Amino acid sequence: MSTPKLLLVEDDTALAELLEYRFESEGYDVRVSADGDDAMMMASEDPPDLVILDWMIEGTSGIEVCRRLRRDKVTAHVPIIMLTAREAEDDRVRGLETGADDYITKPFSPRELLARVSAVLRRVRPALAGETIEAGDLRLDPVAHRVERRGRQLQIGPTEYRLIKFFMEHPRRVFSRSQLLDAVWGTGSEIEERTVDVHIRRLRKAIAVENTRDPIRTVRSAGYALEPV
Amino acid sequence: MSTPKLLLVEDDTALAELLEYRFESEGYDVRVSADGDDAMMMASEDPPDLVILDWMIEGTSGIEVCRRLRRDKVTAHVPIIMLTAREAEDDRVRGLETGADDYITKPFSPRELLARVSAVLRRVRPALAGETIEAGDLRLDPVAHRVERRGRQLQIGPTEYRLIKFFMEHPRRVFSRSQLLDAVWGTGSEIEERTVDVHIRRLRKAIAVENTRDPIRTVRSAGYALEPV
DNA sequence: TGCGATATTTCAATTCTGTGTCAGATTTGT
DNA sequence: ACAAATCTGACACAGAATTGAAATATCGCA
Repeated sequence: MSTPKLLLVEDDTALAELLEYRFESEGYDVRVSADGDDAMMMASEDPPDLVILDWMIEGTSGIEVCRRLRRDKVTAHVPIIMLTAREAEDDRVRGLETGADDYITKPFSPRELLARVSAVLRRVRPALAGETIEAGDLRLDPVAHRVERRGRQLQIGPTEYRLIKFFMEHPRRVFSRSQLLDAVWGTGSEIEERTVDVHIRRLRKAIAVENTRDPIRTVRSAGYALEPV
Repeated sequence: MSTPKLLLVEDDTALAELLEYRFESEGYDVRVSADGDDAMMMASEDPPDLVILDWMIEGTSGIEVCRRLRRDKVTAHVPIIMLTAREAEDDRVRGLETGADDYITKPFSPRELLARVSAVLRRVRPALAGETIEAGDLRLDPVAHRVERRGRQLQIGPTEYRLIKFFMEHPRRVFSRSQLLDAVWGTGSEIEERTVDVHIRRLRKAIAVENTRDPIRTVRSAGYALEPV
């Protein structure tokens, strides 16, 4: 859970293998796909934390893959770094507009791509990059697996930990019970939606510290959100 | 609060002016600083929403500015895009490692920088990238499910939320009760038209803030419309 | 003024959330 | 491996908030 999952979409086998090797030795979990349709399937079955997407691949074009990833609910928010040819400014701009998060122009050094990947992850999912996340007076250390509030350690169970982590990664945003089930329990979990309430309650109880207001906002008929103080 | 504030740190006057002009015409609020110390002062006095930082400026180096911005609590989380020379891969990697969020290599087109800025803002502060709906002094954040007026949070129920959202998506236009029932309650709802009046009343009450006039216009024998102040 | 239309108040029904509890599953410590 | 401790998911009921309708008061205009 701590090793970020990458999906590399690249049809140049040599490059793909080089990158795969490099990233795996840096502690990433890498899957490779050589064409767009295949990539879409892999992505929606088991959403990666980040996609590295060659703009020029056989079959479905990069821009199309990008668009489809964005459209699929499961992968809509997975960051995408695209690989483009050096001079194709139009492609780059179009890519960013289509929803890519970043690009790098070929040729590039693996080291530079690594830096970019970790920069994007740090931005989007700080916890995956091993950084502590802060939200209001809450602080979460993903490496130590601990959460504190106003300096005090919180006593918190596994599910509640995943829940607060998810909330802290997306503060202010409202999530429906079903979105929370997908994000925290895993897609396709057959769990009662009302059970989310119970865990919200447990979480609230766990993060209650004297004289602090409850940072979890109930949005009636919509879900819950973390409202950092 | 709706126009993103940029701080541009660039000592090439010609380039700075070009960018300033371009960004201002895109609705950004731009301040320019030609050296690092000055930039630090401006940034900590009035934190911008994003910093564009030339890596090669006189005096304090870009990397140092970046580091200091990250260290100052006020600016620690302001995203930074750096401008680097084309071939300075080391700088780029170092920059990303130091905490820059992104870079762009010179020469670049203003259009490309614009795309990057808006991509970063969208990621970091969705509200700033125009993902909120505004109408007069009302602002609605669909992601957070909140509505505010003159900065004050409104306490609003589910139906009233859907109602005001619909109005804000179609300002000034008059809707009959039956159109509102279709749009807000869903087509085929078997609800009395008179009930719309009641919800309008509740909405009016919910968005009433001291010294503000009622933005919902009653159009006799036709329906209601939102008349942004 | 009188009529049609809208505003406001009130209330019961309904929907949704909060919470205590329980049995089974899982983890922990020995 | 065993027992204790913890964690999970489900359920049920109480309580809170929301909703729609009906009744009554006001308003706007010919």
